[in-house]
Amino acid sequence: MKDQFKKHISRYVEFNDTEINEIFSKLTQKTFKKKDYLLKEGQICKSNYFLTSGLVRSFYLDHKGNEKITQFALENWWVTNMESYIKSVPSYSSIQAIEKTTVLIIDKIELEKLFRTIPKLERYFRMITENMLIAIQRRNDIYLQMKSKDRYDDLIHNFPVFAQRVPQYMIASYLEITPEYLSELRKK
Amino acid sequence: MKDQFKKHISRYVEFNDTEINEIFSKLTQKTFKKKDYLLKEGQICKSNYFLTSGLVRSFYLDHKGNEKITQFALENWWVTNMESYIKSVPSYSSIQAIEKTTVLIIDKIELEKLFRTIPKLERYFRMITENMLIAIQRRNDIYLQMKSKDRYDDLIHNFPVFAQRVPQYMIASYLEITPEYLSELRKK
DNA sequence: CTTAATGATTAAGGTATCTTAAGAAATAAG
DNA sequence: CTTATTTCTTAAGATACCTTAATCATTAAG
Repeated sequence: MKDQFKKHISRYVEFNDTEINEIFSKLTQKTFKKKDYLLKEGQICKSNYFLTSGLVRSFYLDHKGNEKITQFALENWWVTNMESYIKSVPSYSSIQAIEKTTVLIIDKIELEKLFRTIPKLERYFRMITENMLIAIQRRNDIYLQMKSKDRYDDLIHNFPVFAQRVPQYMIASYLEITPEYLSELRKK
Repeated sequence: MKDQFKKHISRYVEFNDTEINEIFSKLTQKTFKKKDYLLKEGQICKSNYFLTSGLVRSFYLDHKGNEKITQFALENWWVTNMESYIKSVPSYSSIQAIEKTTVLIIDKIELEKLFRTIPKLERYFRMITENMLIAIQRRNDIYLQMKSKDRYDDLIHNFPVFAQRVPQYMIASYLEITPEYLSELRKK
C-alpha cells in the first residue's frame, strides 16, 4: 500500500524516506463497499482520496433528477470534488464506489500543513492538478465536437477497462447520451 | 502595470517587494494587435500570458476546418495552452487577440527557476490552476447537460462583457452551436 | 462616397438524439 | 432452482439542432 503510493508519487517528484513517512503518517486508509458513498451531495468535501484499488464515479442530479456522471476514477488516481474541497462549499456532486474500493485519505488541513514543511509536495500537487486540467480540457474540447458514436469509440479505445468494469448505462451517462441511444449506436 | 500584477497576485499569496521585484524582472511586456496570434497551432507553448488589458480567444480547427472556440480570456486572466506548455508538445489550438491586447509574458524555464527560489510562487500557481480546473469543470458539467438556450442565457448573465466585446458568431462557436441557430434562439 | 469585407438574420429540409413504453437478458437474492 | 432486481435492447413518434443558401446590416478600406 505504502509502496504503491510511493511509486506513484515518485513519478513526479523524488522524496526521501523521511519525507514519505511523514506524508504517509497523515494518511488514513478506508475501504468502501460497492454503492457506498465517499462523498454525498451537499457535504463539504474536506479530503482528497487516492485510490489504491477499485473504481468510483462522480455524479450529480440534473434538474429532472437524472444522474449525470462526470468522472470515473481508478487505481492510482486522486479523486475529490475540487470546487467543494478548495472553496469549502457544499458539493453539488457525489462520489460513489462502483466496486469495492480502497482509498488513502488525506485531510485538507493536514495536507496544507505538509505543504509548509515539505514544499516539494506542493509541486507534486501542482503537477497532478495540471494533469487533471489537461485531461478535463481534452474531454471538453474534443468530446464536445464529436458525434456520440465517436465519443464512445474513443472511450473504449482509450479506456477499455471501463467497458469491462462499468455498466453500459453509466457509460451512456458519462457520454451524455441515453442508454437507449447508446444501445442503438453499438449495433453499428 | 506592475501594480496591477501585484494586486492580482496578492489576492492569493502575500509577497514582499523584493520578491515581487524578482518575479517582475522575469516578465516581458508585449502588445498584440487585433487578430495577432499569441500562439499558433503547431507551436510549442513555452510561456504563460497574463493579460493586463484586452481580450483573447483560444480555438482549434475541427476535422471540417471550422474554428472551435474553447476559451476566452480577459484582463487579469492567465492564458496558455496547458497541454502544450506542460508537456512541451505542439499545441492543437491557437490563441488570438480579439482586441488590442497587452500581456506580461513569463517563460516556462524562468518560472520554474522562480519556483525554487520563491516556493510561495508555486503555491500561487497551484491555486490559479485549481481555480481554472474548477471553472472548466463547471463548464463541462453544467454546460453539457444544458440546452443551448440555457447555456446562452447563463453566459450573458455571468459574463455580460462577452456579449458586448465578442462577435455573436464567436459566442456561438464557444457555445458549440451554429451562428444561425443562436440567431434563432435570440428571437425567443 | 463607394465598394469590399465582415457579421447577423431568415427559411426549408435533413439528421442526431431524446422520450416513452415495453419486453429481453443477465445478475443477484431467497 | 425460482423469483426479484438490475441492466440492455427495440421501436415509434417528437424535438433540438444542423446544413445550405440567400438576404440584410454593419463596419472597414479604397
